[in-house]
Amino acid sequence: MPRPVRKPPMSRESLLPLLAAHVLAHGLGQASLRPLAKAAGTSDRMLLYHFGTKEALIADLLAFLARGYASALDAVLAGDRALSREQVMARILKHAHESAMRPFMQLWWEIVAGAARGAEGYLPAAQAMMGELLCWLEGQMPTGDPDPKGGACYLITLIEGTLMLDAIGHADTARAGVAAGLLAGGLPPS
Amino acid sequence: MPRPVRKPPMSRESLLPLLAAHVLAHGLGQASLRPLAKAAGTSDRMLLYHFGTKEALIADLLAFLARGYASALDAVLAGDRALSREQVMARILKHAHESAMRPFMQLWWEIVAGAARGAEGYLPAAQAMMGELLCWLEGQMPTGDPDPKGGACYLITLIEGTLMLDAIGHADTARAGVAAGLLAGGLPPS
DNA sequence: AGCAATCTGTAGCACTTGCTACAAGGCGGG
DNA sequence: CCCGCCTTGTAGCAAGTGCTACAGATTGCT
Repeated sequence: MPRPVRKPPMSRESLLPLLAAHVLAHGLGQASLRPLAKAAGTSDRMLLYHFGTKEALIADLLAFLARGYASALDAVLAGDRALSREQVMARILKHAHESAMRPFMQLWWEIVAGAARGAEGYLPAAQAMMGELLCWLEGQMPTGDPDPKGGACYLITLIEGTLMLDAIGHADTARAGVAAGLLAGGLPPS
Repeated sequence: MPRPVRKPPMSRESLLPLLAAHVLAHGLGQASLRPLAKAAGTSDRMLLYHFGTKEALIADLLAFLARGYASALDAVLAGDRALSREQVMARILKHAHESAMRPFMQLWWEIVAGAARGAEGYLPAAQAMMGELLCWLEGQMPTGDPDPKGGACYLITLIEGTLMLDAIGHADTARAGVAAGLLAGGLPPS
């Protein structure tokens, strides 16, 4: 006899990936309990049961996304070291522009906006993701770089500025800016 | 006799400043018709009468804010020219960090997030504001700068990266990055 | 077996959302 | 005067919001 419907024990951990997928697809601002529940195959009742509050759910979800971002960073960007700061930067930007990253980028700006407004859980998530990226960047700086830490900070500033300009349709401005900055000598001899 | 309550002819133009004030104070995402109407001293019914749709209202409001940003930029930042790129950058950042600018900064990231998601009216507003800033920056580049346009693009990228890192509590990262970038020679001899 | 603690579904509440139907006021022109 | 137009208020709708009360179901322990 066909067992009716398998019922894995539904926990926070099993719910979070499905919730994350829905949020990546539809945005954080429009996320309300019932659509989220449907995306996860449950009811709003259950979400409240497991997370207590929508606010807590969002906070948990953001933490989960931050954790996921770390591993995604490792997976996608793993590989050989770049030879110069420009190459490190080019790799990051290429990765960020991939179509698979678009939902995440859209989500990212929502997280930034939430952090700026002080919404619960947004700031820690944003800090975690940025810390992760910064750490990875520092490890990726060219061998022999005189100031890898400072260089990573410099690159991350340029990168985030570029991504923001991209997001609002000023991609050419960003490109011109990066070109001008690097040409003027913003990097040590590699 | 005390004239009861003066009734100026309430138009889009008279409404927009009040709506903008409310949005600056309470955020764009939580803005719904009835609170907006109360802030403007009317009813939701009237807002819809004058703007047609909430979506149109938001679009008009964003355009209004973009226009207002241009004049605010002129007013606050008018004055003598800076002598170096660092000084231009320092002036902008000092201005952006003033407490009076905080509501606007919080709004700004909401606009960026909306533009990234493709929400109606967000992208043009963001582009307008950024274009304004870019234009002002270009005019402010030091006399004798070999590439004022490129320099402005470079600075705006650094500035926006810095502002984002500030917004998520990575202000020190941004400072270190800018210092490392400028020290490494990211600017021509002034 | 019986009991208790842990899960889960059904209904519903009070509230807010954007928007609309309807009617009344003010106004100028004929 | 009356007619029509522009403006405004009242009331309401259908949908959606977060959340809760209550009642089953399931599970593990003794």
